[in-house]
Amino acid sequence: MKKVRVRFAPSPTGPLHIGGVRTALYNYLFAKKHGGEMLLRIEDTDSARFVPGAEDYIVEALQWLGITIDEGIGATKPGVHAPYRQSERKTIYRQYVDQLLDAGLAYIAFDTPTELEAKRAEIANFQYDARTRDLMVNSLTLDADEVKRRINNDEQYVVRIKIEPDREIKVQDLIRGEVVINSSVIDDKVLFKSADELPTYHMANVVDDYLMEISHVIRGEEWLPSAPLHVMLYEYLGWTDKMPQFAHLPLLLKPDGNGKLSKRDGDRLGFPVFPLNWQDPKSTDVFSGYREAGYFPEAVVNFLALLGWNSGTEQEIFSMEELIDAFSLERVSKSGAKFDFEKGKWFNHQYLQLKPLEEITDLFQHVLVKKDIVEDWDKVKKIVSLVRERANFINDLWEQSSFFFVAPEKYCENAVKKRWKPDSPAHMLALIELLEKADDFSAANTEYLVKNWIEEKGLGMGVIMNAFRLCVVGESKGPHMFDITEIIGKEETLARLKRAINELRTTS
RNA sequence: GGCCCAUUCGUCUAUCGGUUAGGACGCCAGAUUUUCAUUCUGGAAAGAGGGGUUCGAUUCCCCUAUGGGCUACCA
Repeated sequence: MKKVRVRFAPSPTGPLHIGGVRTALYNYLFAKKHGGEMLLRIEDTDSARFVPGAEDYIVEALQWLGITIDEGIGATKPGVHAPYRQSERKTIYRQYVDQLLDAGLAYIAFDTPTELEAKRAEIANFQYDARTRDLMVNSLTLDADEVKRRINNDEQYVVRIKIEPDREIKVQDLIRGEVVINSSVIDDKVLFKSADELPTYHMANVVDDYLMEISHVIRGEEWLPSAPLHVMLYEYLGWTDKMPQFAHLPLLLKPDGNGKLSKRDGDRLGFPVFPLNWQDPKSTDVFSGYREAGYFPEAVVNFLALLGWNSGTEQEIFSMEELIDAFSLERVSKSGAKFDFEKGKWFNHQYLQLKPLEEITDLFQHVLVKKDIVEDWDKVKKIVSLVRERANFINDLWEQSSFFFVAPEKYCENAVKKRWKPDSPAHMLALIELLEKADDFSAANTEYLVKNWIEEKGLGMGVIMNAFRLCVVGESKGPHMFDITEIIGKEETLARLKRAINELRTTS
């Protein structure tokens, strides 16, 4: 079997969309599964849509996600098929365009965009093809000298493929099976434009995939309609036996309503659709990314992998290695998947629990540093171990544990209403008295002392503990009280109790 | 409009002719608990419609409907 070589070929027109990330991921998984290589090629044949920074963004995003590139842009080794930016491959394409021209399989057309627009307005369902090309201004209708004269005159032209009508073109798709299309519905697509001497996507794509020895083209479903054109191009160029196998992936759809997931959906619905933050260089609009939103790359990868693919088992948590091992194109679904952000959160929650406590502690330390909180690492680790199961993101840890680091400044109104009773001040005063005598402030000992005291005095567990919590935490949340008091210590616990009694007396 | 692809709980999906149609997210309820959360248990929730083929269709075929994609000198 031919060596597996796949490519991810985005165009640098903006940040890499999460759908594009999934395409890259599936390419990567497929390549690694079969001991193959993945290369990154930049399809920048549309100079007008080029966006500075987009290429670096793509490379950085893939790196963050752990999708490593074996060859091409962003790869560690240079690679024998360089260059990997299509704009730098101009001279390569020209010879194949000429080959097609010489063979009479393509022709030169001089119709300007405005002329074409006029034609479209004039003729319903106008298509530049076998039925209409004789009506147009091209090397089929003009004589050779005139064509030469126009070119020498620097007149702009394009090269169009000459599609032979009424042929059944078959595309074998690894996900969808055989797709048959009649060539009459394909138009004479532009292959090359003289204006920038660059091919269009279709030509560049086929030539590069051939030259770069690509074995499998795994791309989004939006390319399925043009796949027959590509098949025909392989045939015209005499490369049918070297043609890669195709797999067209289902699209990622908007979570609400209809249509495919788009750039603006993310911030409209309150979740990222990009891997990394991105600031548009022109509009300076900022789009949020998964990395900055606090996602683990593993969670994003896991989540994305399961959007359109499943292993056939009930396993849902997969490391990259497990994904590689389990992946197959046969198990990719055919229909589009609505993007379910809630499930994405759940994946992150899972990884937050699964990761080593030390790693989470390190990450949380960064958050603390930003808040100018300097705390002993082991103490932070202990706190993280107490609260992490209640968090989805590293940043949630702060919400869940801020009271370990700073005393409450105010007391939650609802909690006060519910937990602060008329005799609460007296209870808390007595509790202070009790705790002041405690030499050992470990959770075990304080719990023993307090529970005994509650029992002796015949006080309710809930009455005391809830008020106690309100004083120490400021609201109705947090881990077990005695775990909290052990960590913040005797002095702080007593101080918080005293302060709360004062504050709550005046407010209530 | 034309062409192509698709269609199982709200969402992601399992099922490759015979199942009480399974799981997960979310939702609801109960249990646990000193609070909140977690956790655990339970629950509601699906084969778009119509024809065939077959002893038997969610599964195969056709039609309709719906959704999506493409229809550029964009990728």
